[in-house]
Amino acid sequence: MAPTSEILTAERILEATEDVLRRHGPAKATVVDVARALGVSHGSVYRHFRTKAALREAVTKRWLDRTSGELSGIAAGDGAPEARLRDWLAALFAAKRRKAGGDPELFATYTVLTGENGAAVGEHIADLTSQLTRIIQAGVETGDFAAADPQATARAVFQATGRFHDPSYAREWEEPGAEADFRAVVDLLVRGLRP
Amino acid sequence: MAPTSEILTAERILEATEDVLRRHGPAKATVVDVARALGVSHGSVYRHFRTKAALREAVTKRWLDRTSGELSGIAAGDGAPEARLRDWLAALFAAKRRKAGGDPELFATYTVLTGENGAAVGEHIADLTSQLTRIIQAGVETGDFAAADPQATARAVFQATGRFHDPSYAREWEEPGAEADFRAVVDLLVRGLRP
DNA sequence: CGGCTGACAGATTTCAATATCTGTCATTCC
DNA sequence: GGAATGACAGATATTGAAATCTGTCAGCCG
Repeated sequence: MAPTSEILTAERILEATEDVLRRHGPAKATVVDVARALGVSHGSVYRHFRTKAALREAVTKRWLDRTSGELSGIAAGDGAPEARLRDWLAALFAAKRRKAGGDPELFATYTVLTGENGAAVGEHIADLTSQLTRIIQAGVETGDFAAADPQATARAVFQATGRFHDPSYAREWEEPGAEADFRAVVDLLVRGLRP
Repeated sequence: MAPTSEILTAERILEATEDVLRRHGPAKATVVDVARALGVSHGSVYRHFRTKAALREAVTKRWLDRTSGELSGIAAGDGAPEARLRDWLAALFAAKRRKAGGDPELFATYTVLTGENGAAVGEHIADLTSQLTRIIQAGVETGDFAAADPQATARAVFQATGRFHDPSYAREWEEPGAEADFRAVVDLLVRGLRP
């Protein structure tokens, strides 16, 4: 951890913070740790982020945005709306499951962070439902879907599939029936969307 | 708290335990407290329940069974299946919301208890989905519903409505849009069930 | 007897002292 | 002159000793 002589940027602080969170977990990751990892005094960190909470929120936003990004490609695709909807939901489930199963501790860390940041999570959910709205809207236009209010319907689809993307259910994503349960719910919803 | 001279039964212990939980909350409710409330020594409580965990599990089961009981009447009803399904889901949501909103502390207490008792909760969920299965089965027989595997479909309906009965979402049940969200999800599911 | 008691060992919780952290800001350094 | 520092006050977390609780059991009492 020799003092890196590069200029101290918000970006570098965020990266160091992710590292510290990975190593120490959310409860024990301090601003002092972050500063130490960067070879600067903790006062310097406060020059870029007003509070520890703001720093953690920025890290949370970054992480959530990465997930949104992975999915936006599918939402913007041009296949049949029904297939696109299924793909999008499956990709969301798969991404969450991969993160939760791949590095459970890091996932737990981010679960704590999202719990702290209602606002950032709210924006993320708004982003995802807006992607869903676009898919459903497209389906309505092609006549594949019937939905009086595509936005409300997107919300309903998102909420109905909560068990397959809400982190509080992560424990159950690796259980035997999870995949079948997911398909059953998606099938039911897709049938409900048809005219 | 004068020593009641009645015979000490499991039933009386359960009632006293509920009282103590109501008063002290789940973290501070001790077996000694329960014994004191009954005017007996804590050794006597251990005669009826092997461990503190077993005592708490029994209390949890009791509470969950009360909820199941409230709903079984609707499931066993004889109205049109679609209406029965809507009524049942609405009653489940209403019951949970009433409990969560009416006495938030007690609800939090029971939320902790259910968190401790995966097994009891599993049975409760199995009971509820079996009620749902009966409704859907009835709908299949009258031709109101199409479902290749009513049990799997019941599971899907239960899981898709999780946000409106899972205690971890209790915070959101009092928000403005909750009722509309509920209706949107139920509408989508009911449409999905139709032949 | 058969349910109940109360003393006990080990586990868990509480509490207060101690150490660390957060956030500020006058000062330093390039 | 503008970024970085480090000392500081108040808030928060850690620690270890004392208190309480859990679960057992030999003996009491009706």
